[in-house]
Amino acid sequence: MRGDNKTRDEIVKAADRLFYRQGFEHTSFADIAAAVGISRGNFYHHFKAKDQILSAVITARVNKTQDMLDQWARKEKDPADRIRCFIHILIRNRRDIKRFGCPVGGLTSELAKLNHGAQGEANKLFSLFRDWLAGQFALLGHDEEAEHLAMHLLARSQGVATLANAFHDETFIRQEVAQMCDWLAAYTDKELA
Amino acid sequence: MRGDNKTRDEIVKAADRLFYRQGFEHTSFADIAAAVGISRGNFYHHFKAKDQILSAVITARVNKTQDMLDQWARKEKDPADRIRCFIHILIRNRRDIKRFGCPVGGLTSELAKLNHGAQGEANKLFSLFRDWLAGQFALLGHDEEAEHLAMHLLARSQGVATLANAFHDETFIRQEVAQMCDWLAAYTDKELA
DNA sequence: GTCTATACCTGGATAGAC
DNA sequence: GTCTATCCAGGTATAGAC
Repeated sequence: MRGDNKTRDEIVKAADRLFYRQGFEHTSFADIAAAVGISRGNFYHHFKAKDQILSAVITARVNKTQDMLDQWARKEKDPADRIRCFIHILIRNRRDIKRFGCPVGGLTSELAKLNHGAQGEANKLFSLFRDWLAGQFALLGHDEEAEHLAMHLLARSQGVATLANAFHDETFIRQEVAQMCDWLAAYTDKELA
Repeated sequence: MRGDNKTRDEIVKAADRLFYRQGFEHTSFADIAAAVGISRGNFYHHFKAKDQILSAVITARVNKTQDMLDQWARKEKDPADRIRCFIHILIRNRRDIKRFGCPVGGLTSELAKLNHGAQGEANKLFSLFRDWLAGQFALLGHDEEAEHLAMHLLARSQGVATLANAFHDETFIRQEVAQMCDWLAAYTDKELA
């Protein structure tokens, strides 16, 4: 039904990037049009309204996130190593985080303030991480507290991203990642560097 | 030189509230005017531009925050108790945090995305907390790591606020506050419930 | 499927009466 | 010091030619 449309995909890709860097509301059709290299009027052949672009962006992010989580699960057999994959996104994306914060937290916070209808959709991104992390903690034998451990780790990552962004500080990210790994080790049987 | 102006103060107060709840960009003069009960044109007798209202709001928040920190220092003699005062703002403001997130993190994140000139001003709010907390940790005998401990605690609070807002979850705040107090106890000599 | 032109609205800002 | 009237820029959305 769709997916056969190159321009549409490019619009979503450019919007994704701009929504992350500038925020949803602050990004205009003119901005996206300039990034893609099309005219403003052309949008409405692909999307009925700006909100539908947002929906498409969220869907794309959800799919991409799910793929990433699946990949981590395939690559690492030890749930603790999988969780470490999560923790290390902070390192991998440190440059962007320093400049633009966390894409998940940033979007959900903005949509909450706009009281936007897509809040629920955007929250799926957080839920994906939470549920996946909770699954890994459960595999480690922490069924009872798995969900809270997942939320705890998610919150720590969010906080690190927010402060790294505010203070434009990359070293803080590294320090906190190390501490999160230490914390994780306390819930793990095997020793880790 | 100022302060003798009642309408001006009411504008700042209303703007403060609305910027927190709706965000800076999403709040229009019409919104503030409606809240205060004045006409739009009247703004420009008190402020030259919207950015100046933002400046005034930030200044007001900085002053209010400084007063709060001073008060904590006067009320509690044990630095650990002072730090606990900080941790417990999450509890005290849990309703607002659940609905609107953290006013400090929210504003700095938004201004970063807007690439707004007041970013530096807004960051003073974070710096105030960081420096004050670092001072307390230093008093506890952790001179070396005082600043990082302060950043760590600040980050945890931010993360809790972000997730509580995203998931509209108050209980999570309570759980995390308890854990932060436990964590703090590890850096304290006296035992605490 | 993409363009240009344009309608329509909102929001920030100004001028000038009272 | 507060108001009304108005201007102008920018943003979303539509119409219709190509």
